[in-house]
Amino acid sequence: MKLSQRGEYALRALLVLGMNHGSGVVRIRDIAQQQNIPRRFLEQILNDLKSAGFVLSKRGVAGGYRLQRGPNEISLADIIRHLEGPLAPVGCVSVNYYQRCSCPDEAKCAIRSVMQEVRDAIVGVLEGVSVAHLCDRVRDLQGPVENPLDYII
Amino acid sequence: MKLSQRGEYALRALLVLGMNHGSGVVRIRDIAQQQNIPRRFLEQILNDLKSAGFVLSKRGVAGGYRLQRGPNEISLADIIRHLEGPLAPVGCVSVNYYQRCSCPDEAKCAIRSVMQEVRDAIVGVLEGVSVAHLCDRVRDLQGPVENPLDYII
DNA sequence: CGATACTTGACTAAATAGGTCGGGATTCTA
DNA sequence: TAGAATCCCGACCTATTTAGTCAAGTATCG
Repeated sequence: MKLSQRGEYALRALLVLGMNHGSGVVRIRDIAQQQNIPRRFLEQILNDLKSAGFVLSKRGVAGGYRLQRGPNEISLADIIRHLEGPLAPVGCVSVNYYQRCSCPDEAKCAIRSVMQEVRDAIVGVLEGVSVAHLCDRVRDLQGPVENPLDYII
Repeated sequence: MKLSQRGEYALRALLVLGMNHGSGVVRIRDIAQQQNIPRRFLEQILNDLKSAGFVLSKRGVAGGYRLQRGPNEISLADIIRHLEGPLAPVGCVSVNYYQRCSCPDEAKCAIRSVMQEVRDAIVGVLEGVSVAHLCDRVRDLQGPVENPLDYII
């Protein structure tokens, strides 16, 4: 699992929305400025997150984005799977994106058995962390702040 | 960490060499045929592994490749780091290929702290497995066989 | 010498990454 | 009800990476 720039931007954006959950929508422009993400690119990313069901949007003058589900219902594993595809290092140990490899017998493949462990290790961490957990970590790492937009993400 | 085709081929080739360690050199052609790897491509890969110090070559009629160090001295982490670069999902948590990211304060970055855990999980597995371990797994998964080249890898 | 292997560097086609851009569709508000 | 603000959508672009291929050269053995 390698996180692309796009993926990192998406996580940062979702974290901003998580920090602002319950207080209406946040504009693309604000997220882009605060997080130093190219605005047009972020539009594309948020659009993608929308059609994937992670966020909702509101159009028009007071428009913007917010999380669709509660921050505690979205795990990093879900997000990254959608953005980057398989979490597993090779297709033949991926549960959600399984792809047969060229070795003659998977059941007896030693490399596969190691990669299986790697996959489980990765998934173990990412399944266990939700957007809400991320928000907690932000608040832990930084002192409390008057405006949610002031948190450094 | 995502394993490319090239990386997978390399691991398979090294595993073959591991299984034949101590019994002279193995020809590219044999590895390629047995493992169903394009021969020309494998040449390139083994050459790379050679300049990286993982294998030695012998030219001429009875030529071929063998491991340079003992199979127990080569960890999968070393190999994959050489082939694919960082094991970490993002540069800012990589020990061997560190790269600063665009967030304002790494020490307070919540995403980074999660990625740190992911990295540690991956490295934990891969540092602990050597080529010798892989060979053991092969022998465990399959019964003993008369010719080392007969093992299915 | 000549067959057999490895060596080296250049080359290519296709996919992915990281964006940019123009214009359309909604919604608020004055 | 016009117009400004905001999201929406698809097309486009460039650079890099991936997965190979190929030709010609060099060493080694018998």
